[in-house]
Amino acid sequence: MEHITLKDIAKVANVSYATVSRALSGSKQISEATRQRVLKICHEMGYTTDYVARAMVMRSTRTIGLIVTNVNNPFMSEMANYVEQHARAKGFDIMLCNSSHDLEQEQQVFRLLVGRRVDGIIILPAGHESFDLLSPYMNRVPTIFISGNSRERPVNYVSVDNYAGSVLGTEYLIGLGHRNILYFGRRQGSDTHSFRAKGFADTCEKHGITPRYLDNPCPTTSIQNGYQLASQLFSKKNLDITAVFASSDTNALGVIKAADEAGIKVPQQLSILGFDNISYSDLPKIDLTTVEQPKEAMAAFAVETIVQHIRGGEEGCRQEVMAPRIVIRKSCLPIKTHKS
Amino acid sequence: MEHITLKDIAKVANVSYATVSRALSGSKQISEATRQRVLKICHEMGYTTDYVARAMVMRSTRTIGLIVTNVNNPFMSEMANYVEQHARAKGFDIMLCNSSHDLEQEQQVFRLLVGRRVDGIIILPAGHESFDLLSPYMNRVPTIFISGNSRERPVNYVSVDNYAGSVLGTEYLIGLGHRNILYFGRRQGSDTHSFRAKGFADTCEKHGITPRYLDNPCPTTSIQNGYQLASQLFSKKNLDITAVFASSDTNALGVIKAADEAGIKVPQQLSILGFDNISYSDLPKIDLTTVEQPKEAMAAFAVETIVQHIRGGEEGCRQEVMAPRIVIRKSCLPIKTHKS
DNA sequence: TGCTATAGAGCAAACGTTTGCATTCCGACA
DNA sequence: TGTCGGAATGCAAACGTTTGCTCTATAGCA
Repeated sequence: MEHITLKDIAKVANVSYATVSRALSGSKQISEATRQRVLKICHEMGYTTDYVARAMVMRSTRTIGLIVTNVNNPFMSEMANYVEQHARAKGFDIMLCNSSHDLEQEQQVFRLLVGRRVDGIIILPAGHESFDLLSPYMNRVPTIFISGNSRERPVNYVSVDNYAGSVLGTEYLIGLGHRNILYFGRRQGSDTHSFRAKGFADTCEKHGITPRYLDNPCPTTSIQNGYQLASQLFSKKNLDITAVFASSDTNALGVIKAADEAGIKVPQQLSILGFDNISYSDLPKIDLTTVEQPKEAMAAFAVETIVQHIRGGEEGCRQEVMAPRIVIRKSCLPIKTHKS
Repeated sequence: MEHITLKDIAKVANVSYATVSRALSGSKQISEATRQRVLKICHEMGYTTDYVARAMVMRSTRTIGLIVTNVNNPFMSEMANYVEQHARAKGFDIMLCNSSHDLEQEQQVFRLLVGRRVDGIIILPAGHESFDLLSPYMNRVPTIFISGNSRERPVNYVSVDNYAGSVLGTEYLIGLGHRNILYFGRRQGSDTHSFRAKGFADTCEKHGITPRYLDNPCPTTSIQNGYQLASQLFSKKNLDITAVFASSDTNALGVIKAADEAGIKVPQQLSILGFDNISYSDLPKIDLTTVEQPKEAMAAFAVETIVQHIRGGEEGCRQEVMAPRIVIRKSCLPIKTHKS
């Protein structure tokens, strides 16, 4: 368990440890003969650079902190995966933290990452209060919010265009002939969801349709709460809606489950449209039509932004709102083919 | 972006920086009055401990490296989640790396983690060669393999009992009346899968049934390759099997997809049993009956093992093989209710 | 031969902590 | 009053690097 250090190598090679360091770093001020000799010894003795010590003097850890609400959530794990790949490609490691949807814990891990001297932090915030709670620490380290609600705030930011996505989805449903559409899982207090709800409302009104909503009282969105909400909904008699636009894919999955149990056939009797395009949605028998977030592009942008800041340029904030697209699978049908 | 150090605090408080350090660390050898005064100043100036510097002198980073093949894989992300939770509860952070199923990259990130002086490494190996390739570095840092194929090797190890799991699953299917069972996705070169296949074979023979196999030539298992394999299978005439025991849940999902397309009703015409119990399996309309791996217990054991080693005790290897259980959902039916 | 430029190597500071040891101060006790 | 003990604090080394500066040869040139 003993670590070989530069000094150990230096002793064997009979040079100063500065020379060893230079041999390793590819410095010009060392003869090729010495370099080869030193490198050989390093290899033989199994030397590995101590990045902790290097970080001390270089004042950089080559590490990016990633805070997600919960890796065990398809959207998050996909984002984590993309972030990891892009960061590694640029020579950065990822330190992963869960906030568990808890603002307190989020703050705690943020401070922790600052203390660990990560070079930057990418965060998928736990709530819309995240920015205010975190901002006292944000001047310590380049930070970017993904998919949060921080637009119009002085902070690096990347997100899908939630409003445009909702318009896209609603237009699609209306194009299919639906007029009785329920926006499922509207949430107060989340800008993301406000944008989505507004896109729906505006599009309905544009087509002379009265928008209808089912509110989600929970602060987070999950299959579970989608299921509960939908079960209540389906227990009512004379349900006259022909399509559901769920505010998230997880909610949509909950709706599918409840519909299944209530004997409502999807999509024959009820069309369901989701938002996010999580990997679950592509599963057989699920085949959820949904509005997609460009996850990889968002991850790439986030990493890129952090790297730019580290390089020292980039004084202002980078804010980017990305275009969504709709991915059509099998959970929505034209109204004519519905049978009630 | 300037960091406040102990020295800055010391200057303001008009004490030596050793005193500040002691105030922070809760040392006994400092007066309560001074401690309070120093702590107040630390708070006012927004001091945060530099863990990099501390790691240098303490020779511990309080970080555990976690290597998975790919976070964006339900089994892996669930494991990552549990590992993160348990590690954090014990005061350790997680540094996450993907090996991307690549032995070369796995080796690379392992060395990287060693260089970063993580206190331990938890690895879900990329292949059965992983142990041999990694062992030269493993004396540098406590390491534990999860779910690999390293039993009987001198290494910390935790896994589900794959053989017992297969027996469990096969008995269940036979108990349902099935006699024409196909073991789907057998793979050579993976001990995990050898154990699973053997459990199936032994149980079949015990009941006087001839085991049947469909081999998977791919080194990794996915929905995609399950789908391709199953499509070929279902294109044949007179399919006489009534149940499929898939070697993994992802493969099972591929089978479901192919069955769907071939017009074979699951479970009415064909029962499907999986292995792993990934989160996808619980989805509506999927409802896959499957043999579960005790993921949280495995994660907890792994973290516990690392912590024990760090504490200095624990010289030998800890090896644990955990009991599987079957979770019954809706993808398997008794043979009598099948209609062909 | 003498001078200078330059390549190659070493010295030592710095990064921000923790901690063993030395020092100071003060009160208590003989 | 002198000595001792202990509490509170300071000093400085150590952790393993990187790198600016210094020093020493050696080669090139006149």
